[in-house]
Amino acid sequence: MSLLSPDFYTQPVDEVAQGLIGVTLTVDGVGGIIVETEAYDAADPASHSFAGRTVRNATMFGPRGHAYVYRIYGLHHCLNIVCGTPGSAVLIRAIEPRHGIDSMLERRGIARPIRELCAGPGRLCAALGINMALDGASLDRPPFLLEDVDTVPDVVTGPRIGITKAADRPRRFGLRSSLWLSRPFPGFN
DNA sequence: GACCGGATGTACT
DNA sequence: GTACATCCGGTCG
Repeated sequence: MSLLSPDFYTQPVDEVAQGLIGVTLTVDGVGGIIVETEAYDAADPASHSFAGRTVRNATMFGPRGHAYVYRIYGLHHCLNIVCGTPGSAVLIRAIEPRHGIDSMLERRGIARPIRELCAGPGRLCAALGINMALDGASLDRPPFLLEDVDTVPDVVTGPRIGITKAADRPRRFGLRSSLWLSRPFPGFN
């Protein structure tokens, strides 16, 4: 299904998470290919939306295709794309750097493109300059740009990372054998 | 009004 | 592998 279709985000959140693998995401022209995602929804004990709508997670219950950005551990930011079912969203965990690499390196304070440049939700938000100012912004409009893929990527699945509740549910998706994952997929990479 | 703890990253041992 | 930085919404009192 094309990203340009309004129905893309109305699919089950796990399918959206899988479908976003291989898609190019940029912020003001800086970004790359999404290689790792995770799915969350309101029925999921690990999800911010599990306890219902609050001030913090209100964006998760807002329009689909918008960005849910939050601060984690007081230091970092994480980017999600809100899906059609209220309280569901896809966490973007890693991208393969392709565009504006100089800007990413400068924001990250590192000298050359290494595997860790955008590997992890906090790292990719830092590299792309994503912060709370973008919470609620539409992915269909600048500074965001999503570009569809024409090939079908080879997607692998595994348990999610960094959560304590429902940690065993296989709701993490990745591009098989990508060098740019935040962590390997056991049995695949 | 106090306290808790997290969808993390980095530095260091 | 472990320590620790640093924020704020949620929860309970």
